[in-house]
Amino acid sequence: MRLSQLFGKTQREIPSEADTASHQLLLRAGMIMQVAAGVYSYMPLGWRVLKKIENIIREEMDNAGGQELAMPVLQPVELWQQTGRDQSFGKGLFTLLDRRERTLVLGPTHEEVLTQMVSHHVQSYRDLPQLLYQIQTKFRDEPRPRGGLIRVREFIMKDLYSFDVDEDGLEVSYQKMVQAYRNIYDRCALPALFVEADSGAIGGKDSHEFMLIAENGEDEVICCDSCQYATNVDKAVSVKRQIGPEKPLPLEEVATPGMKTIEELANFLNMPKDHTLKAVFYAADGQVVFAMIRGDLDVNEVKLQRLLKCTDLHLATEAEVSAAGISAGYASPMGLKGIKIVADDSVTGGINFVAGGNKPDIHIKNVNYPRDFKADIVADIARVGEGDACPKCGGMLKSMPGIEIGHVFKLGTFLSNALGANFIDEKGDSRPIIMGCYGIGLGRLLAAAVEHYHDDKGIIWPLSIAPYQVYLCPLYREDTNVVEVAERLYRELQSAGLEVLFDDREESPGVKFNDADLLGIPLRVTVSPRTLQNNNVETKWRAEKESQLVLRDEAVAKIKELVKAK
RNA sequence: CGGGGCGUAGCGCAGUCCGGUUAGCGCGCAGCGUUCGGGACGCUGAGGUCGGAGGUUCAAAUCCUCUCGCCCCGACCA
Repeated sequence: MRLSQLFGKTQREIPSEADTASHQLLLRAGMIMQVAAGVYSYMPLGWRVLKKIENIIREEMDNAGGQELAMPVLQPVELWQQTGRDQSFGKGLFTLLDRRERTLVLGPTHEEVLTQMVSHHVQSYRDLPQLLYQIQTKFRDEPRPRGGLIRVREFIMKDLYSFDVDEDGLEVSYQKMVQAYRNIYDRCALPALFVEADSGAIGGKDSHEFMLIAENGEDEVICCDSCQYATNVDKAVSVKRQIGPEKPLPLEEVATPGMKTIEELANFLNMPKDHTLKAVFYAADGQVVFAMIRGDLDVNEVKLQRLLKCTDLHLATEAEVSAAGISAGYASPMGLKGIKIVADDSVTGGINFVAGGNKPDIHIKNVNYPRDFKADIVADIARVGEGDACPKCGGMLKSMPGIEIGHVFKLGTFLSNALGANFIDEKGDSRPIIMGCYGIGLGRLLAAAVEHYHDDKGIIWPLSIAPYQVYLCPLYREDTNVVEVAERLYRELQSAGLEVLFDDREESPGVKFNDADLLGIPLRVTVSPRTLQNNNVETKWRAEKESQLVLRDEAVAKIKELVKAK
């Protein structure tokens, strides 16, 4: 491709819309353009990268035994009502009316459509297992798109679904996919971390995410510095410190005027925060829930939501709290009636806590569980943080931001039950098909690659997904010898099967080099009067500082070898 | 949905508080010339419904009301 003909220009200035590295660089490189919030066009260079990623994914899916098919974006809402997932997606579903005023949804994912298809075409255990996938556009009306391509409302995703006769079969499919995903990230040169994940209200037992550690990641990964334990923060558990040993003391009221927060209370009473009890109120599907946790810990809402199995969970509003008869800041689990109490298990591992007195400006000392109060549920609902102890080995846990670049789920039979996807087993009994699903967002993977591979000059594409492999860069176009050699090299490199971006523009060396760096083409080949003096051309990897000279006559063979060796 | 910010040429911005020539500057773009190994320079030129609608006024980018869009933080995000 001749750069002079390429659609899309580089931009020197940073677009004001963007503040993550990948967003800025992809815009400046002329690879993408925003159309609406969370909606982007791919320009030729960006689209080439996306295609490369797509091909890698397709090859790995096929290698793993996947069969590609295509399903519609447009889906009848009734299908979603059958599984109840119109509710769980809620406002995230894009819906529209057709001319007959029937509601259609723009597919955010395709379990429903495919499960229905499978239910029609699979009757026997002999028809299973199946691994079916597509690479196609999804629509999700995210509350807040952000970070350029990292979180968008319309995106291309590879989604594969597995259908098996039993749990063992599911396990085999799952492992195949995990391995296929590892191959994909290896080929894209991205060090993805395999972590335990929250499977959400609808998923089955097991779910894992592939995370790329990145400054701009919106997920939080917890991992151990001395063993392999790695998990999404929403799934993380840690070993909680035990408090004590002390003897339980009798209850005692204390005046605590104006002390509403744990911080103030602990200071005022001159005791550590882990000797206080924190009360947090949530509305779970409209019901007020009283969550208790040791004062030095915080509640993880995803864990709480999973525990309560509710679809909506938010901090209760002041109105909701007072309607339940609770005095915020001084609330106590003692003597509360008619409100569900969920206690983090940290309250059972401590002693002589200070808790609210259920009236303004009063707290109660030496509260002990279960002597002084009961809870409806005792479970781990604590947010794990940096420095906590690893549940596997006792080591120190670290917290890092990450980008979710792949997610695999064991779905089980929820959807096959709802949609009647059954098969007849060897004994002639009808059983639901056991499902799994496996997704990778291509655009997000592309953005993640830029987040991982860039410097202050621009993108540094891994060779496997670079839009072009070679940036051919002649300097000083008035020199006919330079032009001639460059033109010939361009043809020869292409004939050798290399993908070449030929900077045939009449620009100064500075402009060309800077554009080459911004675009991030892996290998730069410079031809100039200076190199030709000794019959050389210059090669330089984008990722490296030093350049090398190679003889002009050996250049094509040498460049081919360099690219192949990577 | 709550909080904050922004909308003026393809891009980055000034001008808005305190209304008043022909709405500026830089980059980019076009032409000519000089340059040429890390975003060169000179001259000339094109390019604007000042997000939109309504209002106040002799006069609105600027003041008022409504509205649309975008970004960030939070909520949210099988």
